[in-house]
Amino acid sequence: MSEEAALSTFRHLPPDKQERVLTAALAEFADQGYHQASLNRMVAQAGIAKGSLYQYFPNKEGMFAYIFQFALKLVRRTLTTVKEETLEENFFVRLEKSLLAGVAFSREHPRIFSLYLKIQFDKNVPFREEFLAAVRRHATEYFASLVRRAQSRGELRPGVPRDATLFLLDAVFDRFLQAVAVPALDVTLGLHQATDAAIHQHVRELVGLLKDGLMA
Amino acid sequence: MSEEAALSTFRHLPPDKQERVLTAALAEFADQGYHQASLNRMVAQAGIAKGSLYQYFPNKEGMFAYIFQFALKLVRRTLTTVKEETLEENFFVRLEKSLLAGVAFSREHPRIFSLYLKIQFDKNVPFREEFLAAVRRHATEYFASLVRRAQSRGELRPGVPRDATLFLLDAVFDRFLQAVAVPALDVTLGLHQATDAAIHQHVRELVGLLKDGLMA
DNA sequence: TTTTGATATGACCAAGTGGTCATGAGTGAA
DNA sequence: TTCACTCATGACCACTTGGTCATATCAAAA
Repeated sequence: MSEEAALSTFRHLPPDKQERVLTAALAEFADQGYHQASLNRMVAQAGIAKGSLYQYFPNKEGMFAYIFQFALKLVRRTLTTVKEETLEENFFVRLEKSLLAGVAFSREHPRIFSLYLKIQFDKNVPFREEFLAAVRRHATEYFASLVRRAQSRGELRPGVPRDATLFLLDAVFDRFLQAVAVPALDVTLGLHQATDAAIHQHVRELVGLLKDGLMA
Repeated sequence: MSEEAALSTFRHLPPDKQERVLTAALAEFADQGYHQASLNRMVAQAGIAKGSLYQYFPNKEGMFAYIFQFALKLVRRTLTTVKEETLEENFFVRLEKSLLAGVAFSREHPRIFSLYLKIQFDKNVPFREEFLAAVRRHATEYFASLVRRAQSRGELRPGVPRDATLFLLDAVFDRFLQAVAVPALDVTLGLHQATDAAIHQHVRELVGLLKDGLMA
């Protein structure tokens, strides 16, 4: 069966069945990573026969690609929303709100976030380059637009190196979300079990450090 | 065969054979991650029979544990060396040198670094918690000792929040090394193919930002 | 030369993998 | 009732995995 025909079959399924399959697949990929993900477990979880999976998707890769497109759409939408909603605010306030939005996203869609993390260091995942490039491009472009606007408003110290700034923001942002999601990486802040208030406080402190530096 | 007896057999092997086995195992684990690593490929690469592997190690986990201890020793030694060699320098100079030492390490031992990265987000790797905790504890303790000394010398702005500072340093450090090792994460700086001079420049800029902040 | 103990070997095993396919069920049109 | 078409099913396939074990090799001791 051709790839398009298969996907079309899937999309004509009753919505609840589509959701069962999608949920099971995302869970399996997110928990196990691409290669360890087992189609047998997936179909058991979704309550369908193995053969049915191949009525909906051309193969494991195709299934993965479908999920990954789905995830990318969500990420894009979230970034756009935050960017627009904070457009008129001060740069450092925007940073705080962006971080909090990131935390909210990773809590609302933990599977998607976990999948993203798993892909980062596994060279053998299909579409990995595409996927990572897309996510990083969106993130970088997001920060770049914040920085441009901040500079045009004089909210940044003149002469800060642009690329280093983008790198710094990206690094802090990414690592913060990782610490929220992965206890083992969360040695210093205890973010994993933190209340919202504690997280707000950490975000404020962190952005404060970025703003004023360690030696002012 | 008991675990100790097996390891003792391995250690009595001719050094070149030990090295062949160790190299092949590290390469396989680093390239493929724990689960995808194939013992069949390992023995083929090392030029030994599969049964021999089980004369040296109790099983796959045991082999992994051995390699991981070996790697941890290297990391510990490197951190200690850098700490001692820069003891008398200014805090921000120490940061620069630490970053450069990290880059040097990941270039000298790319397999070890790659293994570390792979473990970070794969929940199912044996000893993962131990391993990550050990590495993160060493790194955090390293930065903490730098910060303490800096504060006692008045090199830090009074009142900087301690935990947020440690987090910030850890985040930047880690991400910088990741960008050097993984092209897909290296959107902004182009570190992957960079000359030593370019890397030095980036390190200076980054530490400069940490020092003076984005808005001074 | 024989014996002994450590080490080497690869055919073999059960279990699990992604993927296939012949068969059957269900449904609306003719 | 028959036909045509879509979708469902699970036994089955070739292949790989981590791990085992009976057997062979070999050196040193006796």
